[in-house]
Amino acid sequence: MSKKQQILDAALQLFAEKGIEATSIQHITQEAGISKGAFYLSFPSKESLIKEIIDSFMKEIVTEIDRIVNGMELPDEKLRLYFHAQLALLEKHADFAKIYAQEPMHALNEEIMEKLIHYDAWIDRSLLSLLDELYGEPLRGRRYDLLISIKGFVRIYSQLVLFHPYPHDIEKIAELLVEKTNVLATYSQTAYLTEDMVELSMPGPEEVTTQEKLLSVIDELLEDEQHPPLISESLSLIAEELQSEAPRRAILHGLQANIYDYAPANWLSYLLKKYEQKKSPDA
Amino acid sequence: MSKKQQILDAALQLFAEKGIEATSIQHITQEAGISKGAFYLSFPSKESLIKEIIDSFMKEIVTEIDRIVNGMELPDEKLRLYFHAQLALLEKHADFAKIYAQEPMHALNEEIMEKLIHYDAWIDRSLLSLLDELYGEPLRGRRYDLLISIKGFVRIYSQLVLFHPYPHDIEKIAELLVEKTNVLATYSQTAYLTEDMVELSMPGPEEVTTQEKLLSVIDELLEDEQHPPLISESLSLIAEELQSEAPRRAILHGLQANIYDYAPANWLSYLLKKYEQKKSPDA
DNA sequence: CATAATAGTGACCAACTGGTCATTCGTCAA
DNA sequence: TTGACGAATGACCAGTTGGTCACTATTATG
Repeated sequence: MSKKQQILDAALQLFAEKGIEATSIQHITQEAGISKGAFYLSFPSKESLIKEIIDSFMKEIVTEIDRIVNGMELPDEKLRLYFHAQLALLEKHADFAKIYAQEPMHALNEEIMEKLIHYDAWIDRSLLSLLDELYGEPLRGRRYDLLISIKGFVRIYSQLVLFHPYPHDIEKIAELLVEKTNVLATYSQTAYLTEDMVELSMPGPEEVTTQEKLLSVIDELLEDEQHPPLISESLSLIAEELQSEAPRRAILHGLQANIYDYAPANWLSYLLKKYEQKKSPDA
Repeated sequence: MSKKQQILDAALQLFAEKGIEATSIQHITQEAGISKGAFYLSFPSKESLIKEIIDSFMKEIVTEIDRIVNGMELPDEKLRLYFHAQLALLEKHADFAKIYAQEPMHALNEEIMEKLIHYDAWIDRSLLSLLDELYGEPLRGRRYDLLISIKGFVRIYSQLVLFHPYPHDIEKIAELLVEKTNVLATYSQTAYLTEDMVELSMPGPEEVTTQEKLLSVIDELLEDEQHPPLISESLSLIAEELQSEAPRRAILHGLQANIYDYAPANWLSYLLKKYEQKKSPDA
C-alpha cells in the first residue's frame, strides 16, 4: 500500500471517530506509522487531504446514482435501486458517512462546501428526473415536495443504520421507502415548495465538463500508470480526440464504453457522458 | 442586561456563525465587550457555558411540545400544532437551531450528548403518544416507522427554513406535514422498525423527577429572587410539600397550576407533572 | 564501491487555545 | 479623604495546532 493510501486510511478512520477538526496531523501520522514530515510529502496541507477524501467519495456516489437513474430497469425498480444504493454506499463507507453526517459546515473550507452543495444538487437532479419518469404529469407542482420528502426519508433512515447498532436489512428498508414514496406520490395533494426555493435550479455539471477539465482528469489518471493496456490506450485516444478540431461523438462514445466498467475511471465516464449530452442535447 | 446574559448572547451568535469548537473565549469576550478574565466570573469553564445554552433551549422545546401533546385540542389539531411549534421554535431560536443542526457529536461533552439524546427521546415519546391517539390500533406495527418518517420530514423542512433565504410560510408547511402524515398513516402498509430498534424504550424522565432533583430546580429558581410574590410563595410551598412525609397530590397540583403560565418556571411545571404521573400512574 | 537522488525524520516555529492570578479600577461607607 | 472590597483586567502559563526545514537513511545508478 502506498504511503498516500496509508495516510488516507488512517485519516478517514480518525476523522470518523473524533471529527475533522479534532484530529491533528500528529495523530494521523502516528496512526499511519510515519513521521510528521512524511505527511507533507504526500499532501501539501491538511485541507487538501480533507478535500481529497470528500471529493473521491462524493464522485463515487454521484456516479453510482447517475448510473442507476439512467439504467435500463423499470422506473419502479430504479427507485428501489436508488434507495438501496444510498444505503449500501452508507454501509460500504461508514467512516466517510459519519464524517459527512456529523461534520458541521463551519469546519470545512468554503471551496469544499461549495463542491459538496454541487454534488448534492447533481444527485437531486438525478432523483428528480427519476421521479418525473415515474409519476409524470400528475406530480407536477408537488415534485419538489416529494423530492425533499424522499431526502428526509433517506437521511433519517441512514442515520438509523449508521448510528444504531443493529444488523439492518437494507433490502427491506429500500422496499419500505419505495412504498412510502409511492403512497406520497399517489395520495398527497398539497404542495409548498416551488422551483426557486430549491437551489438546484442553475448549477449543473456543465461547468466541469469543459475540454480542459476533462483533459486534466485524464492526465491525472494516466499519471498513475497502472492501468490495463486497453484502458491506457483508450484514455490517450480520448484525450487526443478531445483536443482535435471537431471531436467525433461516436468515437468518444465508443472509447467511453471501453472504460465504463473500469472503476478508477468511473468519474471520467460520468463526465464524458455529461459532456456528450451537453454537445448534443437532442438525445 | 447582566454580564452573564451578554456573554450568553455573544456566545450564541458566534457559535451559530462559526461553530462551537472554532469559537474561542477570546472571541466571545471581545464580542461581548468584556475582558477574558470577566468571563470566568460568570462561568467556571467554556464547557459549562455550552451546557447552559443547550440545556436551556432543550428544556424550552421539550416543555412546549409536551404542552401541545397534552393539550385539549382535537388530535388532528394537535398534530398541526406540533409541526408548527417545531418550526416556530426554529425561527425563534435560529441561532441555537443552527448550532444544534450543524454541530458534530464529537465536539460535545459526553454528559451533554447524553442529555441531548434524553431530551430527544422525550420529544419522541410525546409525539408517539400523539400518533397513537390519532391513529390507534390500525397503526400498530407501523408506529415507529411513522414516527421516524415524521422526524425526517421535520428535519428536512427545518433545514430548508433554516438555511434557505426565503420568507417561509410555516403555517402552510405545518399543514402540508399534517397531510403527509395522514397519507402515510392511512395508506402505507409495510413496516420495518420495531420497538427495540428505537432507542426511546427505556430512559424516560423518571430519573430526573426525584425529590432532590426537583428541590434543586426550585432552589435555583428561588436564588434569582426576582419573581412575583405569588410565584415565590408557590415555589416555597412546593418545596415544603415535597419535603413532607407524604406530599399531597392535590396541593402540588394546585401549586403547579399557580406557576404554569410563568415562563421561567416552565421547566419545573413540566417536571412536576411528570412527578405527579409517576406517583399516581392511574390517571 | 562511490555518488547522486530520493524518502523520511523530528526538533522547531509562530499562532492559538482554555484557563489563572497579581494587579488595577470603581464605587461605596465612614 | 480615606480605606476597603468586589468587579474587572490582561499579561502570562502550559499545551496543542498546522506547517517547515536542516538533517539522516535508503535506494538506485554509474
